[in-house]
Amino acid sequence: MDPHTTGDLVMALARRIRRAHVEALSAWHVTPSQSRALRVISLDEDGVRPSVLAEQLRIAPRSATDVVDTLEERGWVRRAPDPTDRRATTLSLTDSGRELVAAIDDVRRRASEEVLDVLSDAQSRTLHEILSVVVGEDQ
Amino acid sequence: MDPHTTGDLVMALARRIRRAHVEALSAWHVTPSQSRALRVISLDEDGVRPSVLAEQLRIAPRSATDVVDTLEERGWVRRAPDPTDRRATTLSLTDSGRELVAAIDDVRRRASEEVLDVLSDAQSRTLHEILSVVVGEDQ
DNA sequence: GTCAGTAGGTGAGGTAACCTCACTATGAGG
DNA sequence: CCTCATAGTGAGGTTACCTCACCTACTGAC
Repeated sequence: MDPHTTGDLVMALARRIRRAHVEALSAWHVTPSQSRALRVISLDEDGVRPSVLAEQLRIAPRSATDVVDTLEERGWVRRAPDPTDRRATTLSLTDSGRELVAAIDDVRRRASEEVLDVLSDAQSRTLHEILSVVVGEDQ
Repeated sequence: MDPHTTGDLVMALARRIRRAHVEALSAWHVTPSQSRALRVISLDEDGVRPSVLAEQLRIAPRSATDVVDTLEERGWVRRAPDPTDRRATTLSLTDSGRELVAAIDDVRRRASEEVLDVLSDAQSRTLHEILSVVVGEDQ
């Protein structure tokens, strides 16, 4: 009676969450891919190399340049020369970028919660637990 | 200790499954968006209108034309005039398209299972159950 | 030291999968 | 039969990626 595999269900749920996120983020005019990049850059206060950003986002190094270009244009990210390697650049958030990341985080959290709201507390905990097992230790 | 919300975990798992699917499908040279379209078309043996396809895929009607173009080029889908409405077109799978859909279905199922393999049977069942609740009745 | 090879970043140009707008042909209701 | 709506598509644009070629700067072997 249930034609859906567990994989199907995960994907369906993910689509729903993504939709909720996109809708919630539309007010800030941030695309999902930009918000992913901002999140990566926000994780390391000491500055992130574009190449590392590319790796984290699983995109080609060249593509990271473009991502950073638009993030910089919008005033959320700053490029600075790496003092230890004159070829390299370090990326860090501006104040405005930090504010945005905080806001995004909050909004995303709320949007996810809304989608998962139909679950009881016990179900919620169980789901979280099981997902943690599948997703494993790598972030 | 756990910086990830349940929403984060769902998205992470979905990414992993998607990656497994894409990898598994690469042998057939089908993109995910093409396989989604094929699946929709396969659901109705009597033929699907491009406009319905667009709706199901949540893309603009105009974009469905392009999707169908490539599907037809590859020999998986056939356009035929709708006998009941001379403006309209009906889409149906060719034999080759039907084979492909069957193969895709199988491969996707296996790929998902592989990702979810770390779970015990009980956990698997519980996960499926809870996800069914969240995803709800609409397919 | 210097020279070969490698790593960091970017310019140029391409693609896939979307979009909107404008248009034609057909259908349906007053 | 005349107006308005609907089905599909041509033209042209956008976004987020890609590869290839290139320059600059570091690094290790000699």
